Amino acid sequence: MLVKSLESRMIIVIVASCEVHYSGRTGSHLGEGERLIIIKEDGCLLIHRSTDYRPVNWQPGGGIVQAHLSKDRLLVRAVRTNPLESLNISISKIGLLTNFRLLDEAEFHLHASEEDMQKAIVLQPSIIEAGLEVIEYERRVEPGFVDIYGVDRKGNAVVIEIKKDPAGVSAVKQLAEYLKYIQPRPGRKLRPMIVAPGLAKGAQTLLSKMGFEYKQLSLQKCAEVLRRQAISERQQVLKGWLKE
Amino acid sequence: MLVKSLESRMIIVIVASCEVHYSGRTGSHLGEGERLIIIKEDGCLLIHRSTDYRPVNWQPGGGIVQAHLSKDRLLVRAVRTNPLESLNISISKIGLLTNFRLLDEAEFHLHASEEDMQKAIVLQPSIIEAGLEVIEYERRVEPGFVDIYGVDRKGNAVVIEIKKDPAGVSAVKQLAEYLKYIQPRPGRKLRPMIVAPGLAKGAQTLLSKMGFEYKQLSLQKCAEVLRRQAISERQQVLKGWLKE
DNA sequence: CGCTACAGGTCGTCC
DNA sequence: GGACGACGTGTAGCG
Repeated sequence: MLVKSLESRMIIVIVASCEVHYSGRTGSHLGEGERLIIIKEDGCLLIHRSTDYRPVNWQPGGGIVQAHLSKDRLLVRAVRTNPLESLNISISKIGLLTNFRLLDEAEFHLHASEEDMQKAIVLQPSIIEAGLEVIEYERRVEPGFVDIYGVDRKGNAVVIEIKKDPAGVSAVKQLAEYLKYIQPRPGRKLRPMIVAPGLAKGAQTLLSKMGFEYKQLSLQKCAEVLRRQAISERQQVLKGWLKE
Repeated sequence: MLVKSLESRMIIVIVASCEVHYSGRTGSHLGEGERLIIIKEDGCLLIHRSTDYRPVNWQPGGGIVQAHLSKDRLLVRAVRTNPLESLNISISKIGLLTNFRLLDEAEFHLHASEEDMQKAIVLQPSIIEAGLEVIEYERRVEPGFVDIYGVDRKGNAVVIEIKKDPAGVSAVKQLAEYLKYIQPRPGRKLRPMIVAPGLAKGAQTLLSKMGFEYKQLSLQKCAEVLRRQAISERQQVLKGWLKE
């Protein structure tokens, strides 16, 4: 019956006493005990204990999930390649076994990420500084990507590293890394800048030492800019409709 | 009834059509749809959709979970402080609601972590190189911790950075960072060394350029060393018993 | 497929 | 409480 559920790609929820072995990048063992086991439509598998919001063992979707009986135990095996990992559950007693489908067409939207900060700056560079122009973003340099590359009012190059959380020492170092591979045009200054909602402890000191700038920018402010943009876009659409 | 379950700190599993709002460090919205909701004994909360092994929304344990009716909808709210975040679920229709306890006393054991590699080297430094002696581990230096600090046969200082995954450029840089704050005794060499099961692409080049050494060491090998150690420890205990 | 940086990352640990 | 690094981190994006 469980096999059928697996084939039909329904969600399966099991409460059972089981033992769990994981083997792959490392390995783990969990002795006999009662757990909540969930197998979802994409073949992912979760094993939850009575506490902790994260599963004690799991397997991402995309792999193979099989179930078969062996003597008096039900064996469930979930294998994935890349990396090669296998999860083996040996179930001795099932307390609850139910399966179902979920009708769920809704969109999930997460607001205010670092990407949103970047978008906001690209849309309206003046939130950083009057006269700033964005030339490029996600610019590839040797060690990684420069978040924003722009030019200020005086023609100086501005190199921005964005952090959505208070910027720490590592952020400053990251920016310093990038700078090694960027040279301004002759006669122009290079202005390295951290943009973040705040600064962590050591960052201020290092920042000054390196001669970098810091511009405080909150996620809220960015969200506002994006909201305004969304509104004006809608207005554009409306105007388009009216013209027809 | 749900309130009772919450009070009794049982695990609650709900299949229901709901809408979800999260607000805290950032925010999210998920429109109406059917989901699997789990509330565990420690007050953590998970909302799962039909795919993906990770929850679409969640709340770690330790916070407050409340439920109450408002018109024709059941509202569930999970709040935590530090950081202040709240998760609000508005349930319109319940398909399944069940609660239970899990009897689970078993120990969970995860083998072969970076810590295990460190332990193995401390126990048996010869797996790195004959004559190596470990002086210190987790030695504090300015930017962090040196995994292993030792002395080789000739009295040279050996500084080891361990990685359980193939070491990348960042690992080499991390080691380089630490070196700035370590000086060998006069007349002695300093031998920076990466110990890892493999090397990522750019790492080899940088390694050579910096003049660092690399010693290949697999998790398996470390596990063996630790296993042997465990066995010999047990034998010590046995010997102790016999003596009594 | 490997490399890089982000994530509501989370989590332990030490200052 | 802040800072730092490890995690079976996972994941997306690009070369």
